[in-house]
Amino acid sequence: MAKSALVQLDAETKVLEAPHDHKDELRLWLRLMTCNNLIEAEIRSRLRERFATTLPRFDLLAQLARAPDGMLLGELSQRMMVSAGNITGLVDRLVDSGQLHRVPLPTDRRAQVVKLTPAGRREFRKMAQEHEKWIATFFEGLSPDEIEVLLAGLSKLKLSVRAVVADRRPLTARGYPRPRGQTSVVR
Amino acid sequence: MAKSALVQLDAETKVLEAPHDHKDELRLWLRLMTCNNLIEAEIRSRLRERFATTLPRFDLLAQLARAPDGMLLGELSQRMMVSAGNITGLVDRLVDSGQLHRVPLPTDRRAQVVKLTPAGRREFRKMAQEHEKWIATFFEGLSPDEIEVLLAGLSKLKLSVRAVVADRRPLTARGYPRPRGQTSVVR
DNA sequence: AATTTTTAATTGATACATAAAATATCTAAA
DNA sequence: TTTAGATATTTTATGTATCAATTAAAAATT
Repeated sequence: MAKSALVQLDAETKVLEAPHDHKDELRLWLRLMTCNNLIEAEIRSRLRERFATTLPRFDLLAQLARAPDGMLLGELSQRMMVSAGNITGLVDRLVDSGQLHRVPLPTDRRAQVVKLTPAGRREFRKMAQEHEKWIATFFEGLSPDEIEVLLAGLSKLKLSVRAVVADRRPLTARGYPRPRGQTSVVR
Repeated sequence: MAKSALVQLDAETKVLEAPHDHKDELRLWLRLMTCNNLIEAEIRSRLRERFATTLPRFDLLAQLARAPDGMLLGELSQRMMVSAGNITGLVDRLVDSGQLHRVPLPTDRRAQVVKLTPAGRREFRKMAQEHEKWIATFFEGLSPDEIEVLLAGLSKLKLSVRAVVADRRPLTARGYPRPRGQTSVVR
């Protein structure tokens, strides 16, 4: 057997049978997770120390801050990528602490809209301002170019993951793929 | 005033007084988080469906799989970046389900080592093999080059974040910066 | 040797997260 | 108009997470 043929065969074998060991992908996933966890842990810690609040509470307020007319619990569930049952409890606690209030919908007695109270809006604005500065410092070791590159790469990754997930879990007629429990992976 | 001068002034003003609004950093953080959450949610879902287990359990087994002589609960806590109290419960459940066993340390009666049982090791090997394939598919939309670029960028980000965090929370004499509760941010 | 400090792990209270089941309501078709 | 199904939320059960407090043992001081 000629060498070129052998090489050819090897190349094909490689692609077909041992497509590579996926070690880089695994490393990339671990690194992504580490970065995420590092930043998230620090944000949680600062939210706690500075504002005596938590990340899920902050995230929920952030969603509502962009929705002057309020949001349905179901919308919150989708946007935040958490289950509906979780939202119920979170909203309960935020109502207790005076940052939110529930508004019944006259058109649909199953549903209800949640809105920020004036206090809630005021408090969120303060937190968001500091939060944005924190984020900036976390990235201060990267140049604007490097940030661009990461943005682009993660954008592509997002599409890649979504394609794989959607493939396994096809959309329903109305566009919500959830198997149960209402959690959507939209963002 | 000539137009060119005006443009020039604007550019300088931008650089000098409004160093930038940090919006790109914020977008990058959101995107990073989204990618992380998408992948993580899918892994959780598959671990549940295929192996009736959870991500924290899988992670703990993964740590132990690399430590043939077992690990202290405290080490697990640091490596996994979770609190000591959390590890206690997680280990309890894994012992109940027969994947782990606790081994008292003759040299230190406060501490104990946890090890995989043969069954635990066997089960983990199976899961890890599939897990690695899942990860590979999530990244299949990226070329090897793009993966390299992301790997490098996230590496730099990790350093950047660590620098900021360490700065705010300087190491103690013995090397553990934790304020309380034992959680370390080592990885 | 007695005391203090540090360390390792556990416990208890609370918050968040899921999936699954229950409840209530709305919509559309028989 | 009843009824079948879809939808919105809540409830329930369980697992995972934190922090703060506690126990027990070890190490360091005095």
